[in-house]
Amino acid sequence: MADGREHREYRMEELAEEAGITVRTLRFYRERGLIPPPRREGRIAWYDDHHLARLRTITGLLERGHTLNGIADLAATFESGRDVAEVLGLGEPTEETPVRLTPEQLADYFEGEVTPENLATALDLGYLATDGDEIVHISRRLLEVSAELVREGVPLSTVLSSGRRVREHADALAEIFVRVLHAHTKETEPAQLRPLARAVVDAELSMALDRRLRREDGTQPPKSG
DNA sequence: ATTCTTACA
DNA sequence: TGTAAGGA
Repeated sequence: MADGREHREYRMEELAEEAGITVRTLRFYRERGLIPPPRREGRIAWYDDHHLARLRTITGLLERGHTLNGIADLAATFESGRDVAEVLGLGEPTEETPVRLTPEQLADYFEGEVTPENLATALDLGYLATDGDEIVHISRRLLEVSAELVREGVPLSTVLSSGRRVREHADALAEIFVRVLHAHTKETEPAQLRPLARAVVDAELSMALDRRLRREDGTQPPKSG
């Protein structure tokens, strides 16, 4: 089986062989914080499938031209964002469907733009969370849209900072709807809340875009950014 | 003896 | 990144 991941543990030499690297390189990666510490049983270091997946990720990123230091920053970023998965992860009654990705797949979505800085921002925003060695994007729609924007030439850093601004306004809008409906109903979350709010915002945003485009149409040529 | 680390090349 | 030497 090509992708059958068995639940076993590896000694240093086994792991290195599976990952296609030398034991020395394995230790090197560990010294740089690129992989988590192994489970220690006396003097024996036991590695598991997570470590193996991580090593394959590192190899893949290196082949894509990433530097070891860059990968180290990336790894550190994800370690610190680990608990974000529980805070912002699932369990919330959202309509957004999360997407599980390997780091390689994420890199493919945002070709050449997956920098440690952007990752840190995405984690901070809660767009991304980590689950083991996989990445979870909280919203397939936001993932697709942001990837499309990047393909159109918008820097990912700009997409993310714009996302942060949109998030702030969206929070403000949500507060309005919750306040209004809560003041006139007993329920904590009436069934009409989401469709109502979405309809209003969709309509208002559509008209706001019309106004904005008309304004720019008269005096200035359309510009990107 | 085996497994891993330290230190040096 | 390889390897020799040494701790546990």
